Amino acid sequence: MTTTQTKKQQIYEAAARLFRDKGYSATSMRHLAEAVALKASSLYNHIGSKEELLRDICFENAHKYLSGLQAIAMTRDSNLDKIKSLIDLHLDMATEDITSVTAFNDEWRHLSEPWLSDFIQLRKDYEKGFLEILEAGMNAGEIHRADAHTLLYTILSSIRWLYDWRKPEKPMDTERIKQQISNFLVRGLVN
Amino acid sequence: MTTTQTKKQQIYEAAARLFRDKGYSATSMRHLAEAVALKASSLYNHIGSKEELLRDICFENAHKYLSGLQAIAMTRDSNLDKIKSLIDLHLDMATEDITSVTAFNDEWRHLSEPWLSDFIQLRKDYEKGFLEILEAGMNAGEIHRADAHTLLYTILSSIRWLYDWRKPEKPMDTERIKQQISNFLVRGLVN
DNA sequence: CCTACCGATCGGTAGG
DNA sequence: CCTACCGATCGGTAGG
Repeated sequence: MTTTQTKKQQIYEAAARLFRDKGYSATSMRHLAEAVALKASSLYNHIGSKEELLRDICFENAHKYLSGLQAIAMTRDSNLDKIKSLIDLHLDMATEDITSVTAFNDEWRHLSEPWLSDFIQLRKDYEKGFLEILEAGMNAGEIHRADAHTLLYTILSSIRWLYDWRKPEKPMDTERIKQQISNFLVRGLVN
Repeated sequence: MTTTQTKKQQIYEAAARLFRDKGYSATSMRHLAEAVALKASSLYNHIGSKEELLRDICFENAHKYLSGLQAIAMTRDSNLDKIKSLIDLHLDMATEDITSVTAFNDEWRHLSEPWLSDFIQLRKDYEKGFLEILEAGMNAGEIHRADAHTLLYTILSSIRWLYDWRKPEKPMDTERIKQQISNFLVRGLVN
């Protein structure tokens, strides 16, 4: 039982890494099996299908981002502080969860219906919440007035390189780099 | 003769679009053939292989970025103005060339050796030139002091969303959005 | 530019 | 968890 659990987790982690490094389509079940010291057919004792792996990874990350957003939105912080918290959320996700950036930004495209539509809806919900905070910040004069969509996508994209840069052997630098990215973006936003 | 030229161009443009939308691995030669109203085998009268398509697209873009960088580096502009020009280069490439962003950032991973190493070298050359300008700008007090690699990757990534956002039916907005992205990034950089 | 076809590999199943 | 195997699809070639 614990062995099964562990093996399933191993498969998910190996899949996450392969999807990130090679992309979903270029990752084969035989390659994934090799990564966890199994034959391809044995994977199906632990998982349902290749797409189920992608699906679980995409929706887990989507819900993490959404619950993070909701927690930030309901605080009594200033809009600028909320935006700082959202930037930190993305920086933390990018450095802590190996899959969050590519799953949320790219690989979800390979989902099939009806999950594709479900995921796009979750992503739109997330963007809507983020946009509302950006617009409230502009109306309050806390941040520079600009097209909120442009700011949103620029912020989200700007963090996308972190996932494949991060050197595991230099964990000490991670906090400094996150701080510098945050400073850069916040300086660009404030009025 | 002109027909052959045109068909080859059609194939490259369709391939570029498919690689961008679905990724290199998920794009099949049969699907590409369908996009240009041909059978898969007929593609090979115009092109050498699937990887040749990717290779040409990747290296053409790499050389465009490098020659753009070299032209900017040899001007007598301030370092900040050079950085602004580099940002404009990326914004122009993202909105004018359908493939530049994904090829330069993602799909090159699917190249095989020796071209993979060649491409990585070109990319490193580009990064080196960009980094030198960023560091000169810091030393001259023109831009805020920070880790130059962090600034570089954040700038490059921040433009990555433009390629799949751009609505062809709203070309008028493109210039305004490019301007706003540039302003956002420059405000984050200046001292 | 097509039909016909190649060997390789794909995701996944049967059966033990 | 494995061996053996399935039909489908892959990139690409032969031959006309």
